Formats: sequence, C-alpha cells, structure tokens
Amino acid sequence: MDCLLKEAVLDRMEDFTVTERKAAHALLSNYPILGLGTVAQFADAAGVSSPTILRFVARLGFPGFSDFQTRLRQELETQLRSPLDRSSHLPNQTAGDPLVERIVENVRETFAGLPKGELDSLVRLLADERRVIHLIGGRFTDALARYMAAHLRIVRPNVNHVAGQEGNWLDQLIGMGSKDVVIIFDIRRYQSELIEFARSAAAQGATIVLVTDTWMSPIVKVADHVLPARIAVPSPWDSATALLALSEVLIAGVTQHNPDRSHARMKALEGLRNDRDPISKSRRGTPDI
Amino acid sequence: MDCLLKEAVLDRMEDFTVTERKAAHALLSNYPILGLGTVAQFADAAGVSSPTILRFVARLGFPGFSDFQTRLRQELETQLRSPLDRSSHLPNQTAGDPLVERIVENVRETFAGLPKGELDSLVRLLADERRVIHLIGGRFTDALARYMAAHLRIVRPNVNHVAGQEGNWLDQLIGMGSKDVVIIFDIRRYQSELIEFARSAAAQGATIVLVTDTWMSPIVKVADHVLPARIAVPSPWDSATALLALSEVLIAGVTQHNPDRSHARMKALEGLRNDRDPISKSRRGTPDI
DNA sequence: GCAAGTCTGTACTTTTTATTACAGAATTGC
DNA sequence: GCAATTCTGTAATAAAAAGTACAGACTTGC
Repeated sequence: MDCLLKEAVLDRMEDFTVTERKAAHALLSNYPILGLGTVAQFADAAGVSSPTILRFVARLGFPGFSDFQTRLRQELETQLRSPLDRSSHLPNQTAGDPLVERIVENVRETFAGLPKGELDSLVRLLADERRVIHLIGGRFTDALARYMAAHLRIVRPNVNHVAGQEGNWLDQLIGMGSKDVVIIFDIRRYQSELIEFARSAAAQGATIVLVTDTWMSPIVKVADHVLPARIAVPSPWDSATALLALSEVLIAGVTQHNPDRSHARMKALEGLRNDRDPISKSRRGTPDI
Repeated sequence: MDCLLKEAVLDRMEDFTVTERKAAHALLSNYPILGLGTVAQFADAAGVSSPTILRFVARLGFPGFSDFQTRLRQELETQLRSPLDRSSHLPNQTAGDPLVERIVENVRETFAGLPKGELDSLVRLLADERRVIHLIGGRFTDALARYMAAHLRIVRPNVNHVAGQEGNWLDQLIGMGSKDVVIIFDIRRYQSELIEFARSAAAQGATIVLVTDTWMSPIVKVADHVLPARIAVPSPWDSATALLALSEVLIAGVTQHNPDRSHARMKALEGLRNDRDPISKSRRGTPDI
C-alpha cells in the first residue's frame, strides 16, 4: 500500500464519468466507512445506482467490490495500528496551504474568544419578533449582512437589509427607536458612513449589534453587543469566513429558539415560492434591495 | 451510542463460552476491522467456526451479523469524523458547540477533498484578464458571488456580478462566448433558473466554474471546473462557510498570481475612493447592482 | 441536425454470505 | 465413571448481495 486510496480517487477524478464522480465524492465525504458497507448502501448514499458503484471501483482497478473493500480494511488497519503517524496521513492533507490552515484556525479561535453567554443573549434578542431587525455592512461585509438577512427573513418577520446608496440609508433611520435592532458588520478599514449610521441609530434608542474584527471598529462605543472575529490571514486581504460562521450560528440559534414558528414560516414560504428540489418549475425570489 | 462496543465485550467476557472468548479476543486485537469483513473471515481469524461468531454477536445483543457491522461502522464514523476529540483526554477547549465544530471540520474537509491542482488551474483561469468573469449565485449563495465579485473587481478588470431580477440575466447572456467565464454558486436546493443560465452560457461557449455542495448541482454536466464543498451541519440550514473559504482562497490566489497588477489597481482605486482607515473623509463605493 | 458512441439505470442471474438444524464432542455434576 | 447438559462444528438452507445484459437516454462529433 504505497499511497492512500483516497488520493488515487482524487488524482483520477478527471477520468470518472459524472455519476462516478458522485460516487467518488460520496466516498470521500465519508471515507472509508461508506466503502465498507454493501454496494446498495454506497449507491444510495451517492444517489446513483448499484452498477455505477461497481463501475466506479472497476475503474479504480479492482476486479470486484470485495477486493475494493479488502483494500479499504487494510488501509484502515495500518492506520489504526499506528495512531501516531495517522495525523500525517488522515486529516492533514490540508497542511499544504497555510492560508487554509489559518482560516480554519480563525474560525475556531473566534468562537473560543467569545464572551460566554454573549451568543445566547443575542439569539434571544434576535428571536424576539416584536423587534425590527436591520442589517448593514461595509464594502465587502455587506454580502454577509445580505446573507444573514436572507435567512432571518425566513424564520421571522420584520427583517430589513439596509442596502443601496448611502443616501437611502438616511430614510431607514427615520422612525428608528428602542424597538429596533441594528446589526452592523464592520471590519477594517472601517467606513465612516457606517459609523455615522450606527451613531444616529444609537442616538434614537436602537439596540446596536456589532460584528467586527479583534481590533474593533470605533462603533464599539455605541454598541450594545459586540462579536469580535479573527480576520487576519497570510494574504493581502482579510478573511470574512469567521464572520460568516458567526452569522450562521446566530441564524441556527434563532431558528431553533422558536422551532415551530420557524418551521411554519419556512413551510408557508415554500408554498408561495415554487422552488424545486431536483425537478419542477420555479420563479426566483426577488433579490432584496 | 452510549459506550464503545469494545468495552461491552470486555465487560461481558465472563459470559462467553470458550470459543466465543476466542472470537472476542480476536476482535479486540484487531478492533474494529475484523468485524467489518465476512463472518467466515472473522471465524477464520479467531480459529473457530462461523456459527460461533454468530452466537458471539447474538450474545452481545445483536439480532444479526449485519446489525453488528452497522454498529461498528457507526462507531468508526463518529471517531473519524471528529479527529479532534480523539485527543479528548487532552485539555479540550472549544468542545462547546457541535455546530461550530462541524463548520470548522467542513472547511477543513472541503479543502482536503479537492482534486489536486484544481485550485491552481482555476486561479490561472481567473487571473487571465482577457477573460470576462461573471459571478452568480442562488437565493442564499448570491451573497457569496457578490463578495467574491467585490474583491476580484479590485485586482482585475472585467468582473461582472449577475444580479437583480431573473429577467435581467438574459441580457447578460447576450454576447457571451468563449472568452467568458461564469462562476456559479449553487447548493441544494438547486434552482432551475441557475441551471438554465448555466446551460445557456455553456451553449454559447463560456467556461463554467461551479461551486457547489458534495451532492453536486445538476450544473456539473455543463461545468468545466467543479469545486464541491461540505455544507451539512446540525441545523435546519446548510452552511456556506466552506464556500466562502473557497472563494477567499481563490481571491488570494488571483491577487498573488500577478501581485504587481493587483497592487497597482488597489492603489489606484484607493486614490479614487476617499476611504479612510481610522480618520478621513469618504464616500461609499457604489454598491454593485 | 443526425448518427455514432457513451453513459446510466432497470431487471435479471449468479455467487456469496448469513443463518439454521442437527449430530457429535466436550464438559460438568453427581 | 456415567448421564445430563452444554457447547461446537458440519452441512444444508435461505437470504442477500454482487455482478451482468441490455435498452433507453444522453453526448459528442461530423
């Protein structure tokens, strides 16, 4: 066994047909367990038919499925026998790219560095549907605000993405009060207009939630909740991945804070929209402005 | 799975008959691989007959040998999935939220599961400024397209975010040809309009880059490059974090593929825009449509 | 736009594998 | 040391899974 079967699969990905590639990815996503069951289970997990699985292993050079399984078991055996150099084989193919390593580390550390209970209290705040939630971001981070708004809007009412020209923002400020929550994504280089917006909203009594980097946007001064995330990576750019992860945890939290309401709304919207999963007709939801 | 099967075997060693104990020891000495083959192999390795193996697993409380195997596979899966808490005896920090753990793991595995060289060749493709790059995404993933476009636009010319109403998309399709690259973000539930868009673009000769989940959008059929990412998390929603990480790696790659050009453009744009770092006057860049 | 070729799933056959019945061997208790 | 009981393997059976042939769907090339 010179090298892991996993790598052979990756290398030869080109050679596979479309469905075989599905099989390959299914296997890689649950390697090597998926290959240790029956052909039918494998096929099912990959969403293809049994013969495709057989063709897949045949293309990998195995005379039969059993030979393939034997090989997987052998690999597993040698790996489990030497738990030490497993680290060099299994999880860390990623070791190559320091950028990836750093992104992963950033996400982990972001959550590790979060004040305890901060997430919980925020979820409670955002799950309160009497509140009106406004989301806004900077040049790059506005995409995050948009992403979060798209989800929150589904599980609860009164979600507003503050978008468009700077001038329009002012309109949104009118009538803001203590019932309003403003979620601001702002990482360096902090934009003065965002600061202005935050100040004005705070002045009118709105609750300010700031998602920022560890250097902290000046908005902290007027913020009620602050989530600092790691953004530094070995690249000319900053990484927003940890910010997105934070958003997703919040979204999941709000969704499950009131599962019934969320589910009901999701169902209702699914009815309105004729989305399709694999097949059917549909119309795209209006992109939010 | 309250406790490892291994321990159950040790506990109940007393209850076994002589040959069953042989089976038990054979299993423990090559746990769990020995249990993953056939009954005959197991029997052979233990130096007993097949029925003894069957009686052994029956005594452990399994209705059949397959149930026993399923259990072993499940154990193995949970162990391999969380390479982190394998070192659970060491001081464990982040152990808190399984959602966070999974997100982190997804990012790592996404890169581990990428065909070798795929990222490199993609970076080369995207760094070619004679190409025109179009980005588009689905209901949630459009935010990612937007994020990536915002960055790419800075380091190279000819970047276009396909946004707005579905009808407008058609306009963008006009005149697309072999010089065009279309980056599509599409995770389940795949949207039929995106598929249409991809098909049309491909039909006109455009190069299709698909960023999707491991189940693979139907767009793979017309795609020239496919980046599958892990999106499954213990939440009603899917996680786009790994997709964002992919985007950031691509962005960084393109930026550094031609550092001089990138730097020059960044400087030039900084001149045009009066952004401020901590202090100065500014005007917000026009949000892209 | 059509034909040749490739891919993919359904339905079937063959083989393997799990399971069971039973009889002989071993063990235990007296 | 003998009988009752338990244990164990052989051999037959039933279940399943692997493997195959083929036809329809889809691509690809001209």
